[in-house]
Amino acid sequence: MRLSLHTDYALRVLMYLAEANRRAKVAEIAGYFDISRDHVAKVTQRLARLGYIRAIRGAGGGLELALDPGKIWLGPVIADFEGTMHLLECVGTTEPICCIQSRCRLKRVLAKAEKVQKDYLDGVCLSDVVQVDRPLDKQTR
Amino acid sequence: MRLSLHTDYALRVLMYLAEANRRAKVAEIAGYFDISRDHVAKVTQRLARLGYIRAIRGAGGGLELALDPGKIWLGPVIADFEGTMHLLECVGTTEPICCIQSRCRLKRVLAKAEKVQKDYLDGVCLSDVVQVDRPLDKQTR
DNA sequence: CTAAAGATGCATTTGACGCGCATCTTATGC
DNA sequence: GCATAAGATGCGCGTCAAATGCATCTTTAG
Repeated sequence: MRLSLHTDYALRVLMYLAEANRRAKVAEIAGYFDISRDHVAKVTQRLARLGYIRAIRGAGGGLELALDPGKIWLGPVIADFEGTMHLLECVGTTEPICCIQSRCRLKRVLAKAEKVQKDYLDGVCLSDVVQVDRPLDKQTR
Repeated sequence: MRLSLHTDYALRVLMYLAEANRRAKVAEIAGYFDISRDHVAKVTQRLARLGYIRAIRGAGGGLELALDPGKIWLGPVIADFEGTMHLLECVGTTEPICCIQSRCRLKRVLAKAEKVQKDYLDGVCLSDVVQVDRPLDKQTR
């Protein structure tokens, strides 16, 4: 039930860019959170391909949000990075997974459980989780 | 975001016992679902220790529900088997995980996302997912 | 042309999960 | 009370995805 590190990093990158409100380099973000540069680079590639951020190559390049923070909803971002959110394999497929599938009510219940969570996250946007009034400052642990 | 096989098996064992409405052996349940006997055995141990089922040793022994199907709620069962349901490590700890933790609003949002799902599952009981009118019959895939 | 910066692929490591085996313990019934 | 049925428990291995770091390629500003 844990989100992957990629999803974690994706959210952090978006939050960083939203609060910074300027172009930022991969190395800068990785350094800020003290996490692997390579990892962040891969996450940002994906964020760029998904259209959440713009990645500008070359000298003076960097990353910036491609959308307004009020238009980036957490639900889709998490879904993009998590792939399937299905609690069990049988949810979201009509393939026969287990022998009671055709009459199993659990499937419907789990599908609903997924939905209530997703619906909530679909209603939260990036500007809801960043504090625009307070810029990001590095804190010592 | 996938539940572990143990959780899957735990739910299936409970559903089987609820529908069968009689004492059943580990081998019988494993055979029914066509899954590993050893695995089911470990899950049933845990279910027994948690008080959901009774495990009777010796000849003529087997497994039976320790509670009424209307008193077994899916939320706690899943939580018991999943350990933590936290979407990110930072949710549910005050330990400093990431450098923005103390001011991070994401944590609260994720905690809420977990809660809405758990609240839903806490309101579904075993008798909601079994079809008492229709006994379990082995189906060919 | 050079340096800055992101893009991409590869190889390795790690750890959780799935799975089966072997053995122990408990209870029934002849 | 012995044989047998059944669950309990621990050990170890195989597998797979996630995490990680390294090396190299591509793009762009100046």
